[in-house]
Amino acid sequence: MKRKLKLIFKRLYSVFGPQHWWPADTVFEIMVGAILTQNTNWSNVQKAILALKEKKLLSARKLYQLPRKKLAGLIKSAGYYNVKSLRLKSFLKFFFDRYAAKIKLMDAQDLKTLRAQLLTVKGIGPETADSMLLYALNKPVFVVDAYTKRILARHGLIKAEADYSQCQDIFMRNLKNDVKLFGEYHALLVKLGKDYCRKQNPKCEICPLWSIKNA
DNA sequence: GACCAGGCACATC
DNA sequence: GATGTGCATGGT
Repeated sequence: MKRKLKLIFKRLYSVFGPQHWWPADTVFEIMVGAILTQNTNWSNVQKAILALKEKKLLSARKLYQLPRKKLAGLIKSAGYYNVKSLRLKSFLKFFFDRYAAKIKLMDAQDLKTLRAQLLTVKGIGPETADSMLLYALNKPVFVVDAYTKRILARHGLIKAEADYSQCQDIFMRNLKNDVKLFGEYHALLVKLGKDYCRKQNPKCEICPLWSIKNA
């Protein structure tokens, strides 16, 4: 298992190189992006983020004050704009309240507690929480998404019905808990997924991992 | 035109 | 506890 996980990473990294995740200017932008990208193509998310930037609204305070309906209109391109505007609002309340109370933004806390707190926010599930922890707050947690599951399952590393934490454990128990490694690994899996492991028309036989499938 | 995308909450059985 | 459904735009 350990060997195979390392082999996969090595192969992906040598083929695709560093992915430079998460593309954003600020920690806050990463967190907003994590919510906007739920079940959504990143290019659609970028348009929404750009719209917020153009209006100079991409800050906790500005978004906190912005009426939900206006926010919904601005993030339309990211899809699910009604639910996502609600989710952003619930996250902003969490974020802004803490910030306002001068509790040093979720730092210095035990990682498990922090994750549990994020999960109490409506609209933040395991993947969104872990994306925030890893890419915005530099905590060593592995992010699992639909591609990760699909790829692990195809390589026989998990059962098809494995849940989020089972997938996550595979990585966290077998790799060094390193922020840079986890960030790059997840990004590479997404890259591989997009290019070779779509639901329809997967390109297994020309996938960079094809040759190590049974290694 | 169908299918999918860097999920999540909620209803129903 | 498992399984199904709504949410919605834009690219392939």
